[in-house]
Formats: sequence, C-alpha cells, structure tokens
Amino acid sequence: MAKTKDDSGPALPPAIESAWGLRERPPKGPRPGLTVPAIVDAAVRVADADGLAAVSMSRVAKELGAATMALYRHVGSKDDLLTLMVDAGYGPSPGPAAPEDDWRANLTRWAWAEHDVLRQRPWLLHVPIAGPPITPQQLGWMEDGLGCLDGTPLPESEKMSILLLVTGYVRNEAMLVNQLAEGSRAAGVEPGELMPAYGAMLARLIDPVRFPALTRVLGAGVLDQDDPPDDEFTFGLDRILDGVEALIARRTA
Amino acid sequence: MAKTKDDSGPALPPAIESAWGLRERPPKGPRPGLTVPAIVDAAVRVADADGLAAVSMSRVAKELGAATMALYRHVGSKDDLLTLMVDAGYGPSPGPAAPEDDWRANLTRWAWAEHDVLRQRPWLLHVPIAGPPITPQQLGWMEDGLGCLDGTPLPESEKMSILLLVTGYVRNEAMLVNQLAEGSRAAGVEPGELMPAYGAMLARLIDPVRFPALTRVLGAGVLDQDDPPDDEFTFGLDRILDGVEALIARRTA
DNA sequence: CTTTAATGCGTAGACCATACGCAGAACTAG
DNA sequence: CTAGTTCTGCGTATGGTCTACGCATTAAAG
Repeated sequence: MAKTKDDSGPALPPAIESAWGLRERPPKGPRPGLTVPAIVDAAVRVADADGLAAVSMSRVAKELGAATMALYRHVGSKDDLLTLMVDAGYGPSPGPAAPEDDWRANLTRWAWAEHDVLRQRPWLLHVPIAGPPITPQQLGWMEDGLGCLDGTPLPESEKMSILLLVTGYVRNEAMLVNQLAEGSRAAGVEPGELMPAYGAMLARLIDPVRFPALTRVLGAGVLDQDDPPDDEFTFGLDRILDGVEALIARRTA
Repeated sequence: MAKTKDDSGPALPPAIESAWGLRERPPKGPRPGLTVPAIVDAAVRVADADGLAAVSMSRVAKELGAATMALYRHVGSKDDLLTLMVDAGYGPSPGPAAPEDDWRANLTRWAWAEHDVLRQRPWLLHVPIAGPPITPQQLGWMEDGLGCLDGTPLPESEKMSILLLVTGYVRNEAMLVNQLAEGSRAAGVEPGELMPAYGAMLARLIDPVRFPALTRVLGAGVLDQDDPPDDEFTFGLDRILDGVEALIARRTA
C-alpha cells in the first residue's frame, strides 16, 4: 500500500511541486541530463523566437539536443510545461510598493510592469490559463499588487477584486494591441496603415441608416490616426483607477 | 487578366463577404448541397454540445453528413469558420439603448447582455480573435453600445475607448469564471469546494514572511466563501462605470 | 449536344501529443 | 566486488489534426 503524503490534501501536480522546489532527487538511478528548468528555458526561448505556436514537444526537445519523449520524464504533459513557461515568462515581480508613494502611483507602476512584460512576450497572452495562480512568481506579483493597496481602508476582499480588475485590464489591452499587430502582419500591411484600412473597409460595409453611431465615429476620423497605443492604455487605466478612487473615498467617509 | 473588383481595396476574405450577403451564386455548376450558414450552424451546435475543442473539420462534416473536404468549398480555412462561428454565436445585439434611461443604465444593460451570452456559450471565449470586428452582428453590438453614450459630452474617440474598456472587462470576467469552472471540473471537485481548496493549497505553499499581504488575505477568509459570481461582476463593472462617470463630470464642467 | 464551370470528396502529406516498453546507467546492500 | 534496484533516455506506434491537390459528377449556357 502506498504511503499517503503527510497532509498534502488534493496533491498538487508534479510540475507545480518542482516549481516550488519541493522535489528532492531520489538517490538511485542515473543522473538526469535534463532538468525541469532547462526544459522550461528552452521552451521559453522557442516561444520568444517563433511564438507559442512553435512550441511543440519535438521542437523543444530539438532545442535541447534530446529526443521528444525524454521531456515526458520531467513534465507530465504539455499543459504542465505551459504552466511552468508562464511562471518563468513573467519572471519575478518588479518589486514591492514604494512606501513614499500613494496607492495610485504604486498600482500604476504595477500595471505598467505587467504591461511591459506582456509587450515583450506576447505569447504569454496565448497560453490558455488553467486556473487560479499557484506558481511562485505569479504569487509574487499578486503579493506586490496587494501591497500597493496596503494603506487604504478597503477590506481584503475588495483589494483582491481590484487587483483582478487591474490585471484583467492589462491583459485585455495587451491582447487587443497584440492581435492588431498580428493582424497587420498577416495582411501584409504596415502597422501604421492598418487602422485606416480598417476604417475604409468599415465605411464600405456599413449602412449609415442601420449604423448611425458607428458612421458618426467613422466620420470623426477616430480610426484614421494611429495614435501611440500607450495613450489608449493610459486612458483605460486611469478610468479604472478613478473608479477605485471613488470607492476608497466612499469607504473613507 | 483578372478584372479588379470595383473599388474593393484590400479585398476582404470570402467568409466575411458571405456573412454580409455579398455573394451571389454563379449561374453555372451543380446546386450546392452545403451552404455557409448550414456549416456555421453545425459548428455552433458542436461547440455548444462538446466545447470548442471538439470543433474539428471532420466533426462538423460528420454533423452534416458530408465529407471533411467538402467544407473547404465554402469556407477558406478553419479560422474563417471560427470567425463566422463567433458572429453567429453572439447573435443579434439585444437592442438599442432605451431613451428614457441614462447612459449608465443603458451601458449596464449592454454589459449584462454580453455577459449572458458568454455565460451561455463559454466557447466564444476560447476562439482566438483575429482582428477588429468586421462581421455584421459584432458591429451591431458595437453600434448599440455606442448608442448608450449618445447623450454624453464625450468625444467620439473616447466613446469608442470606453466601449472597448467595458467589453474587455466583460470578456475578462467571463473568462475567469469559466476557467474556474473548468478547473473544478478537471480536478473533480464540487464547484463550491474549489475556492476553499485553493485557499488551503495556498496556505500550505506560501511563507507568511515572504507573502505577508497574501497571508492576510487568506486569514481574512476571502477565499473560504463561494460568493455568487454575479456579485464580483457587478463590483468590477460599477468601478469602471464610476470611472466613466468621473470622466463625464470632468468633460461637462 | 457540346462546352463550361462549380461541387463533392478521396487521397495523401505533414504535423501534433503521448502511451508503452526496453536498454542502459548509477547508486545501495551484501 | 557483485547483485539488485530504480530511474533516465528514447524508439516505436497510435490516433488525432488541418489542408493541398486532383478527379469525377452535375447542372446550366450556347
């Protein structure tokens, strides 16, 4: 009969255990030539170079000079590997909140940090997330995000909700910008030319009677200019933080 | 030499053309036994029943009693089919803004309508979106969303940005709730049991010294109760609309 | 009736993840 | 030193995916 582990409860997946360094090497058998970090690094290298779609088990194995099936000794499945890739891809949180700044400045910096990571590694957006965060780096980001709201009168549950709101916004905005860039590459259009082309296409498709508001937007030339996407990001983030500020004011009063 | 189409510019994909009803059947050749709407309906039926992962060309063809390759006469690629599935899956916009209500009530209703669609067809969240909306129903939603902001003093560009903000929020929230549900199904845990189990796992993993804020959240029992997810949705939406309200107030003054 | 063009679809190729089992390496017990 | 144990690497094989290509059939036009 197999001995049950201490009080491990639902027994977290082996890939997660190794991410937390909870795996001691058994003293028998040959030295492993492959290690989980080496595999994850190779996979991240492939994703950085050729995108997430290029990350196949055989491609990662080739990157390591190993055979495809060798990887399965170390990661349980491709999904396991993806989870570990996300953890490594985000990297460590950029640091705790600065005590001399207020919550808004700190949370803004936190949001921009994730924004920058996602801009540098767009493939992170394409990994289907499997559940709530349980890997070390991910929780590090969450810890530092919570720290931004430390001085506020918000209850813990609302801090968490706000963090979810902000990180969701950052992910969503990054996804929009990224799929726009991919779309322009796929269509073979210059990145600056895409929005005007999109506007022209819309103008040709829509009936001004059926779509009056949309026609008005088009007429205002909203899509003609290619504004720096950072402005759009700042706009949305400021709206959300305005909303948070209103809540804090209400909870203070 | 092929005759160029009127002034069609970048020549939109055939699947999109058919979605706008811009495709007349050529007078020669055998009657098509398959039609694009029939194929899209079948694909939606498969996705509704067994999820997006079950939507393969062969499965859809089987659903129609046709051969796999027969589909490719009508849709250019699987991605084309997915685009059409999204358009059909969302369905028509639930209707224009009610003039007797203010922008906030109308926009709230608009957000809830998308929320309801995504709850009913979670697979819509898993379709990788390829670019800005160009299909009829999608633009119908956008039109009605813009209509909600009609009476406000916001410039057209900001109306658009706010719409993007709200729809992004709705999608993101739906995605979180959905992947939580999928995660609990995959782990074989009761839906109500998942968050407590998650909390217990975190408590076992994290070091209170390294993760003080997270530990405080755990200690507050935030994860112990399984609150109705609609409350979470309402909370975030109200934060965002508070932010919009602040902007409108500023633009009015 | 002949010509023309579009439809349905069979074949085949290039990928993919991964279940299974075997050869060999490295350590421990005697 | 030897035998036993156990873990690593990996070859083979299965069943799935999308889709390029080409052929036979069908229906309308001239």
